[in-house]
Order: sequence, then structure tokens, then C-alpha cells
Amino acid sequence: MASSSSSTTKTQTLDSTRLFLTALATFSHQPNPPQLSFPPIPSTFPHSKLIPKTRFSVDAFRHAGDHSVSYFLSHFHSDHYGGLSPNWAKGIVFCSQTTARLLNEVLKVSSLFVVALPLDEAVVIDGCEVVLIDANHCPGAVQFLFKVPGLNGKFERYVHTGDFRFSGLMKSDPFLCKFVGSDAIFLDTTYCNPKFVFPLQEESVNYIASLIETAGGEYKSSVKNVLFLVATYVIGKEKILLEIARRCNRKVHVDAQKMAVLRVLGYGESGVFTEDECESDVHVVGWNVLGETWPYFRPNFVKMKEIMVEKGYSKVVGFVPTGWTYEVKRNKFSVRSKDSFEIHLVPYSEHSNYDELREYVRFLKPKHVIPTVGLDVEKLDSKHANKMQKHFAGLVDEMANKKEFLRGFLLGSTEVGNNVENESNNGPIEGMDQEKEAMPSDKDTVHMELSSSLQEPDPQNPMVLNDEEAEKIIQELRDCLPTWVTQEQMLDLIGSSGGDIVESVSNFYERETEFHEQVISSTIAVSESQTSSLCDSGSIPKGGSVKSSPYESTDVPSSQEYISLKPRNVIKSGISPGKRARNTNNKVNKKVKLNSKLDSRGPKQLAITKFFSKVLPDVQETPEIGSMDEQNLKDESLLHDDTKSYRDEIDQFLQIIDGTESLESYAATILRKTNGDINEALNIYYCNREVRSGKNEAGLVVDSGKMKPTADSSVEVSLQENVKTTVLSLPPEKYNPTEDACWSCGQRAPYLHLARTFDLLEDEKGKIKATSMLCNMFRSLLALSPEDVLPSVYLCTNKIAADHENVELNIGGSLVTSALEDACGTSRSKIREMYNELGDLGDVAQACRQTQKLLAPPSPLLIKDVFFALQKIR
DNA sequence: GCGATCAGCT
DNA sequence: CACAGCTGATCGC
Repeated sequence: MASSSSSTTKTQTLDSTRLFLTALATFSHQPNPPQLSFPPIPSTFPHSKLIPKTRFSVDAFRHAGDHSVSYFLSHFHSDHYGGLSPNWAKGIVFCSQTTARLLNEVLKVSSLFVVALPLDEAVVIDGCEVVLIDANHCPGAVQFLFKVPGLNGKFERYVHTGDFRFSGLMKSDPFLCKFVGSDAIFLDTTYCNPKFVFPLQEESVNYIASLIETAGGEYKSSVKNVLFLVATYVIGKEKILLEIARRCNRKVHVDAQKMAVLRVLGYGESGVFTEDECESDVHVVGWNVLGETWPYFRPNFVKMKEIMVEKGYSKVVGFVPTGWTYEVKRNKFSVRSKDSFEIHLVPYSEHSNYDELREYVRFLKPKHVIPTVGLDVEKLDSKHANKMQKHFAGLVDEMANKKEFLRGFLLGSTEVGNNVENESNNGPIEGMDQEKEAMPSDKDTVHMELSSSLQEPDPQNPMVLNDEEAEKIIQELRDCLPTWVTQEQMLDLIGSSGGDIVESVSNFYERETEFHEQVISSTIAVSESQTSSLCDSGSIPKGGSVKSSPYESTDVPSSQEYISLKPRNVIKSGISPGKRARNTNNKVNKKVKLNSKLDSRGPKQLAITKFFSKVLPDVQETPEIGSMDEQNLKDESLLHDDTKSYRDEIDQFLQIIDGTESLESYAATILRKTNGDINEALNIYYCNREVRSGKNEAGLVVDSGKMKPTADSSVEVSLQENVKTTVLSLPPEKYNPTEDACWSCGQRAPYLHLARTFDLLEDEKGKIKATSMLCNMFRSLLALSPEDVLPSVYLCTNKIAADHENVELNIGGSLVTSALEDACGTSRSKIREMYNELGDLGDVAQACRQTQKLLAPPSPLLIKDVFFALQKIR
């Protein structure tokens, strides 16, 4: 292990093997063990914790072994340092100064094995440059920036975020800026789902501090009145305490154990914290003292009373700074209270939210995103990781990936795709890529493919291919191109590339990319002119909506503010804050439930499929809700008998959701649905209540059966009856392209045809099934309106939203509006007017249909219209 | 018998 | 679904 000294003179250069051997010798009082070579890294090693082409692992102490002595720890939380213990002697732990102190003093890890690295300073470890930058998580938490020597003097760059909360300041970090376009980013995907809604930390801190200020006034130790309890864990969320102390001008009481940790963190002498209970009425308590937080919050008023009595107060106000909260109400965070006890659930997250994650990825434009948090990241990574990665489709460096994809093709591998792991053998350290189950013929294959695909075609005579060759090439192309590409198109590609497969695929993706980029850029231009604020989750919408929001006791912005920054509410600009708020209330969670992916294009576009699925009968959208509603109405009389056994669950459910008897039958219905499983029921409830609550301003859940105008539902029913929406999912042999299509031969194909397919695809997980549906879709087009095939292909290939790749058309608001004009036969100004009134395009469409006494579906948009409209906005 | 891991609880 | 972490039971070398 030669420690290659870097070209820079000043940088500290470390050799973990040498460090380790020295430490081990001291630790075990033995002469240096003869450790000359490392065994291969086990194939079971989670790749989300391994930096490619190195023996560096991050937060992977449970997986420690002989294969490495270089371990990195991002921060001091047990789920990350798990595996470390006082006897740790398996390698060197690199971490921040603060984390190092915590390891030594709290976890009692021998300092021999801990190497503290400075922040914002490059060091070279085993030939790789490493920089630690702040992660905005807990004290001492860092992100690691790795620069790994690669081929021909180039470096591969990797960002490992550890746990982090994105901050706009990161964009101007000089070290991080050098990692734009990294090979991969290992991302803290804890809240990588739009359903987790939480505000800026400042807002939450503000909320708490304001409440203490107003409710508690200045603290005087003589008057024991209101006791404030703040739930925290060992490390983390200190900012809240510091801010309370600063804003409310008082100390914060902590127990000796917490104080010890705080001293390590350097807050010991700050005067902010005290171990003397009498010095403060703000006391820090353990995480679950005020109630259990998972899977949903259940207050523990009994415990609160004990504490109140014990400490001699007459009222207790508790704060639980939870990672997120389901219930972000109009103007305040969720409060539970009983007698003289109050518990405020304050969303306070030290992880990035969905928008922040996307913003970070958008900023870094890495070639790959590797989720580090989530179910099974360690095991079945591909499935989960893919799902996560889709959230960042369009933000990653697609072009680089395509090149890599092509390179993989060139090398004869069809699965290069998202594989970041070592594919070649050229890292600074030898023998690193045993990870893939040894494929002895691997290298041979590479050379063979190289020669066959590059040298075989005769440049003079490109088109002379016998059938067998042609068939072979088409088959290979089929493997490389998306499934919807027709044989004809493939022949076309082959023809224009002189029979060169690589060229064909390359051309294909270049064209696609070009098309995609043009569409995207024009769409952005269109929607930016219509939108007040994009992307920046921290910004406040212009137009004074903060001030005019019905905000009461504190100056924390309404929860609407951060919800309203989410997509969907983009089309309007001159919309009043009230409308805006209501719209968000009604729609955001619906979107979340239906497909979280909708967000992922950012707040720039609407998906036309969604638009259609709202206008058209909507069979798949909310099957659970639909059927529940029916049941709820029909089975009203059965309710009491049927649900007796769930009596307790219903009560508990109602208590948890803060509900009244009016919700009882709904609760019963959900619980019956879930066989009494409260967790599941709550999940359903929280996912759906915004949908169900319809126009209800207060956000209360009311039986939607009673809310919906009857006319509305009857329209839906009648439409549902006379439209066969699922024929496309028939197996290919049963689907009749001419008879099962929704239009007839010679006519131009309606967009409805695509929209239905997209809708079906949305819920279809099986690839084969999905392919067959698309196939059916194209068969009808080919049979009835061949001229619509090409536009359809383009409409299908346009990448729209994460999880909707090649599935959903994503276009700007103005196009949707024109679509509406066509579909509803009304004017743009009328639509705008109605939009302002109703707050949602879907509602507008509904209304249009009602004013037209719509008995038939709206006149379908034709595929060509959509396609041309799309071209127009280029 | 020990440490690592897990279920359950706070 | 997945904010942290402790404890005691269980697994496994």
C-alpha cells in the first residue's frame, strides 16, 4: 500500500493501513501482525455504504471485516455508528472532530483507532482525496467528498451525504461545487417522499420560542407556573434548545447525562444549559417521555402529570420536535391537550425533505443517485434503489449515463445501467471488484463483442446484411432500446448508421435527448412566466400571501405556505391567497396518494395524464376510497353490529386523529377494511382525507358521499359505465386492435387512447404486462391511424415525471389550458375565471361539463393536436 | 461464555 | 411506512 503523495504539497497525507497497524500494535501490545493483503470485499457488502474502487466504507461498522481498515463515520447516531464499541479494533475510523470526541468520550472507542479530520480541508487517505463538509444534521455530522483516482489521470468523484438536511448555503460551498457532475451521490433519502411535509427549521423553532415567550413570560424561579418540556434524544435538535435560550432569555435544564454530551459538544460553558432544575422552567426530557412517537403519536398525559406534580408546577406544555407531522393544519402545528397539559407536535427535521433532496440533486447533477436510507437498501437494493432513483430522473446527468450505457453496450454488458460498482479494474487498489460473482469469461466477452460490433460491419457495404445478421442486430437493438421502439424504427436506425449497432443506439438517444431537452426548456419558460415561485422550498411566494394568510398567535408562516410551494398550484398567478390555500388543501394530498411521482418534475409542469384522469372517469385512481364510500353508504345500518369488535380501535382511532363522533362511521369503515389494524387505517386516513374532505375549508373529514353533489357523481357513474377503460390490458391475443379501439378506422386517433394506456400503465408493475398494453395501444394506432404512430411515440417517450418515464406526458400549463378549451368547448378567459373560482383545473373541467349538460364524454383531443401543440411550445 | 443481533419498549 | 436509542432475550461462534 504505497501512499501516493498528492501533487499538492500542503495536504495532509494519511495511510490507513499504517495508522491501523500502529494503533493495533499499541492496542494489543503485540508486534505488527503481518497484514499484507486484504481479502476481497464480500459480495454482501451493501453498496450504499461502499465507495467504489476503494476500500472506504461509510457508516458500515456492522459490516466491518478484514477486507478494509478504512472506515468513515458521518455522525454520532447509533444507527450509523452501530457496530462500533469500546473494543473496536478493526480499522481506522475517520470522522469529524466533534464525532471523534463523542466516540471517545461517550462510546469509549479507543482514540487509537479514531482519526479526526478537519472540516473544509482536503486530506489524502490511501491515495484518495477526502473533504469533510458540514451536513446540517446533528452536531459533528458531515458529508464526505471523495476523489478517487480513476483511468488516465482522471478522478472519480463521490459525495456521501451521511444524514443531512439540505441548505441553500451548500450550493456555494467551494468544495461541494467541485463535485457537480459527480459519478455518484450517496443520498440520505429518509424523507424521499412528498408525503413528508415539514417546514424550515426556523419556522418550527420560532413556533416553540413564541409559545414559550407568550405562555411563560420571563422566567422567575420564585413563581412556578408553567413548565415547558422539550423532548430530544442524545445528539440532535440542539438548535431548538439554543434558540429557546436565546429568544426566551432563560437557561435550559438538562440531566447530567445530557449535560455530559453537551459538554463534549462544547456547550458546557455556554451558560445555556443547567443541571439545576430550579434555574429554568424549560426542561429537556427523553424522546418518549411525552408519548410514543411511532408509528403515530400517542400522548402520555399520565407521565406529564407525574412530572408536573414532582416538579411542583400547575401546568405543563410539552414540545415534541418530530421529524414530520401528518397533520399540518391551517395555521398551527398539531396540539394534543388534556386538563392542564398540552403537547405540541412540531415538525422539526434534520433530514432533507423531498424538495430539498431534489434541489440538491439538481444542483449536483450526479451521474447516479444511491439511496442510503430506506427499506432494504442493504439487501434488495435494486428494487428499492430504483424506486428512489426515479425521484431524481431528469436531475441526474442523463447524458453521462447514456454514454455509460453505450459504453456498457460496447463492452457487452447489458446491465450497466445504474450499476455504479466497480466495473473495471483500474482503481488505485488492486483486487477490488470481486463483488460481482466472478464471471470467468467476462473479459473474453468484452473483447469478442468489441470486435464483433465494431469491426465486423463493412463500411463500404453497410446495407448488405443477410437475414440472419439483420435479425441478430435487431434483437440486440431490442435489448438496448426502450420496448416501445418498433421494428421499423429499428431498421431505420440501422440503416442510417450503416448497420452499426452502437451508432444506432447512440443516434437514438441523442435524438431523444435533444427532443426531451427542447421540450423541457420551453416548458420551463412557459411555466415560469406563470408561476410566482419555483423550486425554492425556502422562499415565500410573492404577492404577500404570508401577510394575508389567516395567521394568529405567532409569526410562523402558515403550514399552507410550505405546502403551497409544492407543484400543482402553478398555473395561476393572479390567484388570491385564499383560493390558493384552499386549492392546496384539497389537492396536495390527493396527488401524494395517487402518485407521489407527480411532484418529481418539480413545480413546473402538469401531467396531462392526470388532467385527463380527472376529466375522464377514473376507475383506478382511488379504488379503496371509492369502494369504501359505497360501502359506507350501503352498510350504514350494519355499522353497529359489524363494528362492535372494533369498538376500542375506533375510539383509539378517533382519539389519534383528533376526531369527533361524526367520523365514527368512516373510522369504522376503514377499520373494517383493515381488519382492525389501526396503523393501516391511519395510513389510509391520512393519505386520503384531503381527497375525502373535498372543499371543506377546515380540513375536517366529512363523508364524501354527503359532500359530493349528486349530479357530479351521477355523471361519473354514467361515464364509468359506458367507457371500457381496461380493454388495453387484455392479453395481446385477446385484444382486437380495430374493434377494441375507441375510435374507428380512418379517423384520427384520440388522445384518450394514450391517456387510458398511461393510466393503466401507471398502476401496472409487471413489465411484461405493461409492454403488452403499450403494444396493444400501438397495434390500434397502426391499424386505424398509422399517421398517428409517430406522434404517439414521441408523446410516449417524452420523459415527464420520475416514475413516469416514458409513461406520462408532461407539459406546461398553457397547453393544458388549451386542451381544456378544446375538450370543454369554452374560452380561455372563461377557464381562467372559473379556475380562480374553483381552484383546480379538474374542477373546472367538471364544471364545464356540467354547464354543457354533459352526457357524453368531452370531445377527445386528438393525438396530433397534442403533438403539434407540444411542438408549438418548443 | 461472549459478542452481535433483534424485539420490545421508552 | 422507518426521527433514536436502551434493554434484555435470543442467536450463534
